[in-house]
Order: sequence, then structure tokens, then C-alpha cells
Amino acid sequence: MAATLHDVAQIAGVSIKTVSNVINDHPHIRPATKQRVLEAIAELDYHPNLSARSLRSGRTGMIGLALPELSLSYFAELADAVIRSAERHGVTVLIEQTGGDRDREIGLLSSPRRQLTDGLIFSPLGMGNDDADFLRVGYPLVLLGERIFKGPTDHVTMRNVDAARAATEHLIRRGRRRIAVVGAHEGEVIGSAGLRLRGYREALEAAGIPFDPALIGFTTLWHRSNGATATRELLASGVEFDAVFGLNDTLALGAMRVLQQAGLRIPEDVALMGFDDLDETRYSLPTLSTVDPGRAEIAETAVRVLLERINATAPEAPREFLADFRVIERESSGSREPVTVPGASEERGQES
Amino acid sequence: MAATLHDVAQIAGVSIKTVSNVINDHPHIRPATKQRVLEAIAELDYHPNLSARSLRSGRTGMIGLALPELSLSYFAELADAVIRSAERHGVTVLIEQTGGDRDREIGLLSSPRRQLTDGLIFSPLGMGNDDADFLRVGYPLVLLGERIFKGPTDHVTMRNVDAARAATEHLIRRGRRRIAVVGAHEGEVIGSAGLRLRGYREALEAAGIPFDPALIGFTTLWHRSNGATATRELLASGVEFDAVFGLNDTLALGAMRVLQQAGLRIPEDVALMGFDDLDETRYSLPTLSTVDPGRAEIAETAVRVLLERINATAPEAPREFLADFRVIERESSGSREPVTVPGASEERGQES
DNA sequence: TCGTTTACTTACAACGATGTAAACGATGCG
DNA sequence: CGCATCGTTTACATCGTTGTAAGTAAACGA
Repeated sequence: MAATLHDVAQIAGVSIKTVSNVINDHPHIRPATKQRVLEAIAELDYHPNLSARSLRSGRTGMIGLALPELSLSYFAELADAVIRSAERHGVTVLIEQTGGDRDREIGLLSSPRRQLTDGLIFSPLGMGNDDADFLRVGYPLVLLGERIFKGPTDHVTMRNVDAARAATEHLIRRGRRRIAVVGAHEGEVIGSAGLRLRGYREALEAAGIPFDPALIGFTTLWHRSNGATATRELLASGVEFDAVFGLNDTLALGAMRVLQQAGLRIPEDVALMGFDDLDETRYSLPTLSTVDPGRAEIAETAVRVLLERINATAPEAPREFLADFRVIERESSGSREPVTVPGASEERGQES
Repeated sequence: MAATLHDVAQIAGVSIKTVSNVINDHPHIRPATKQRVLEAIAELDYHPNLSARSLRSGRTGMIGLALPELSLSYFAELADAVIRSAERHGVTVLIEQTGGDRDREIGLLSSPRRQLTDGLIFSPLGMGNDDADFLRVGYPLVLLGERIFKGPTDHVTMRNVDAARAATEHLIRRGRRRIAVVGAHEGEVIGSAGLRLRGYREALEAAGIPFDPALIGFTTLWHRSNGATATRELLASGVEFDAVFGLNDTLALGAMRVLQQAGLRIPEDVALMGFDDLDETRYSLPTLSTVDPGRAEIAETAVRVLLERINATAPEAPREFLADFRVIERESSGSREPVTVPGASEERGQES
């Protein structure tokens, strides 16, 4: 049996409340008493019972993180970042997978598991703007992603339009004028695809380059194989292009294979650009130019804002946060850096 | 405020214990009473308070999963599998990242967070066989991986030697005799690298092919860039080879790029084989032949065994579980299947 | 010396659930 | 008709913690 406050109190010769006070750093404790209590705690290797503490305080010290799937790299890296941020703030993260399914997402918002967490960071994929009302829940909630805007909660997201525009401008600066896109969604306005395509169009317009619908490759899901297929279709259509902008890294990596297989040199014949700055982009050949949409900042902000809400006394109007992005030039868009072992100085490894 | 047993009892006109009995399906409840209680529960949208239940019962309904890093694909997919298994068994998974650091791993075994979980599935990377005594802990623990054998706990792992042998034999059957290895660890005996290399040697021996040390590429970490570097070194060394066996998929994918860049055709000039069956191997070009080490089975077994331990009354001797593996022939080792959109029928996607 | 403040400590009652033991009414048996 | 029995329900204590209010002792000023 684990030691309790009672045991510690007995050994230290004080009341359990005094022990509790020592543990919670309450003022007005005589140093000598504190000393005795700490010794007793050490002697018994006492650790507070978290269930009891939760029951009493109404706080669990955990926050939820709901995302589509860990096996999608973007979300695995997001989870990694959120866990690290949470750790710095002294809270624990409980991950839940939705599979990107709208009904599961909605169900999760009122699942009994919400009891285990003091708040939720929620990255929906199936829900849309029309579902915003489901976000009116009785606990602190921070929304991520591009599925719902102007919802009733705090929202942390990336500058999709600006970042995609900057990425496109980067390609234009490299002398490319016929820039194909891979991953567009038919008719989408919000959502990552719609917003990033808008940024692309803004960049073209600003540079006086006419928009050519023939250069737009549509896909349904953003998986590697779709990037490959869309690129194959572009090649087969005979349309000329000197660059490809994958609306995310996974698509771009799919495109990379197809381009290479077709005998095209990257970046000499076709420059290539992704979006997300997945770890993987540092290890491809050539390394993939991409946009860091500020994932670390998004994670940190989401955790911070959620904890603020959890600790807030009065309700406040929902706020919107936009992370800073950064275009990262690597080999696939014609960086002139020497080709050494890619990323050798910054690798994080899996051993044995 | 959320409803409590008390509120429900009041509305139903019974005592709180009766409500508790209804919820826990205790026998001897008059149907009429049960009915009234259920109605009251529905009316108030009552959900049991999990902290209170934990405090009273000593169970949290959560299990821990400790692994190096979610941003390593293998572990992200393992976590995904464990979460799904746990869900089927009605328990929640709490993920913890160790970074593969020995001290963090040891610390985590007695962290206060262990209080939040009824047991732990632990995949160490930094700890070694000498640290086995740290695994003598006061809660159910299931060990994964190849770092510690004959430890004091249940152990679920893969048939590294047999699987690597089968993978090598597959290459031999395809007519390859000069099979290079990428990812060996100098002097390692256990650990994934040591065991898989042993399987490789066994296959050679059985086929009467002499072992050639010049064909072994050493790396430290198992990252993509290391696979690339080791392969580049093999090419530079001038040693002849007609196949490469990457000791994991990540290494093999790194090797794939270098081979292609060198103008070698896969599989015509060099056959390529990985290990792990990452999702990614289905989307590379060519698709990567690999070994499914039974990840799904490992996850399912680990969860099942852990829950058995949690529910066990008497202690039992530790057991060892070995998952079934399966060699998966894809294009990189000369599969003759038609090259269609890779994996089109089995993709799980990321939308928008 | 006494009253008053300050510093420190304590007893007690929650938080919301569940196990125990006892009580209750209805039934069956002698 | 009284007593045991069964099925059903209840009151109460308990899990380990923390907030509240009250208590004690020491320190201070008058």
C-alpha cells in the first residue's frame, strides 16, 4: 500500500493538514516543522494520490488532444510538440484519435473522457463550419485547423494564405512562371486546400502571371499516392510546367518520385515545394523546400491559451491566434547550399 | 455543475446506493426501480465522476504507453495500434515520450504519473539488459522491444532473428547472392540490429553463401540520412552487391534514394528490402518490400496481457510473447505485380 | 499584568463514488 | 400466527485530499 498523508503526518507528529500545507507550499509553516514533514515524506517515499486530489480540487492536471490519426506524420509531429509544451507547463496530455470522422469528432466533445481532462485541444477534420455550434461546450476548448472559423472558442491556426503566397513567390523569385499545384480540392474555399490555393493565386496575380487552370492538380485525400497520381496526370496532360507546389509535404514527396521517375531533374527541370516542414523533408533526396507553418508555435500557443482558460475566473470573448510561418529553402527549389549528408547536424535518431 | 449520484437518487426517489447498483449492474433490483433510476439518469444526463470512482476503486481505467518519440514513424504507428486495441478493451491510453534517454526511462518507471495508470506498456531504447532490475516495480508492466530480455516482467516482442532470416531468404530466392546490409551496429548482440544481423547470417549460411564483412554497412542511429550515407559508402567502396537489406524501413528508404541517384534500377540492378512495414513503404516508388513484424499483434497482445495482469489476483511468472511476422513482397524486391497506383485500395487518408 | 495581534496548527467537513452491514417488507413454512 | 427466508433497499463508513473555521501558543504593546 502506498503511503498517505495520514502516514506522513503520524511519522512527522503533525496533522495531515500541515503535511498538505507543506506539499502545497502554503505560507506560515515553521521551518522546523517543514523540515520534519519533508523528512517523513522522503522516508515513506510519499506521493500524493492524484485521484483524491482530482476529486477534491475538480482538476485532473490533464488536457486532451484530439486529432485524426497519429500515423499521419503531421499529427504525430503536432502531438509531439503539444506533449513537450504541456510538459513545460506541468500538465499531462491525453491523446484521442478521431479518424477524421465527423460523428466521432462530435461524440468526443461530450464523451465521458472529457471528465479526465481539464480542457481540450481539438483538431477536427470531418466537422465543418456548419457544426460550429457543437463547439459550445462546458469546458475550456481550443480549436486548431482550418475547418471551422469564427467559432465560439479560441482558435489557433496558421497563416495558410500568406504562407502559400510566400512559398509561391519564392518559386517565382527563382524564375519559375509555370507553377503547377498538387492537392487542390474542387470548390473548396476554407480548409487548408482552399486557403493555400488562394495564396498561390494571390502570388501569381501580384507577379502578373496569368492563372492557368490546367496547372491545378486535384486530389481527394492528401496522401503520398495521391500526390504521385496527380503529378502523373499533369505529366500525361502535356501541360508545360517548371515547378510544382504540393499543398502539403506528403503530396510533394509523392510528386517528387513521379518527377524523378519521369527523368526530370529537381530542381533544374522542375522546382518542388511542399508545405508543413515535416521531419521527413530534411531527409529526402533532394531535400524538400517547404514552409514551416509554425507548428511549434501553434502547439505552444494552444497549450498556453488553454491553460489560461482553465485558470480564468471570468469568461472572455474567443480569440484568434495566427502562428508565424517561414519559407524554408532546400535543394528541391534550387538552394545552392553544398549537398552534404542532409540534416546531419540536426538529426534526432532511432537507435536499435 | 454536473449531476451526481445524489441528484439522481433524489429525482428517482431512492438512495444513492441503489443508483450506484443500477449503474454497476448489480443483481436484485426491481425492474420498476431500475426503470425510474434510468429515467432520472437520462433526465439529468448523469455521468459518473471518474475521479471519485478511481479514488474509491483504486483503478483509473487508463494504461500508460511509454515510447521514445511519436515523430518516429514506427512508434507513431505502434501508438496508433495500441490505442485502438485499448479502445476495444474499454481502457484509455496515456502516452509518454522518453526521447530514448535511459535516465528518463528509469525515472518514468516511478514517476507520479504511474498513479494515473493501472499499468504500463514500456518500450525502452536507452536502458539495457543490466538495467533489468529497474523493471521490478509495484504495478503491472509489459515490456516491448529488444533491449531487455529475461527481465522480471512479461515481454512482448517480435521474431527478429527469424524475420530477418526470412527476409534474407526471400532475396536469395530471387537469385541474389551479394546482399548488403545497412544499419548494423558494431559489436551488438541483442537489440534490433544485432538480432536482425544474426538472422541475415543464418540465412546466408543455410544457403551456403559466404559472409562478406565488406557488405555490412554500419550506422549509429536508424534515420533516413544514415541509410543514405551507409549506402553511399558501400557504393564508394566498390564492393559488388545485387541487393540491400535495410535493417528497418527508414534505412531502406534512405538507401533507395541513393541507389536511384546512382542510376541503379530497383529491383533490376539492386533488390531492396526493409523491415517494419511502415505505412510509408506502400507509397514509395518502387514500393518497398519489407517484413511486417506483427505490430498489430504486438499491440493487441501487450494490451491484453497487461489487462490480465491488472485483473489478476495471484502473481504469476513472467511470460514471453513472440508475434508472427510476414515477409511482404513489393516492387523493390522484384514482385511481378502490375504497377498501379500504389496502395490505392487500402489508403487511409488525410483530407484538407 | 492583561488583552491583542500574529504565526502556526488542528479538527472537521466536504468532493462523489462504492463496500458493508443492517433494515425493510413480503413471502413461505411449520 | 410467529419465525425464518429471500429479495430489495438503506444508512453509514470509507477512499485521500484540501478548504474552512476554529484553536493554540508565542510575541507584542500598553
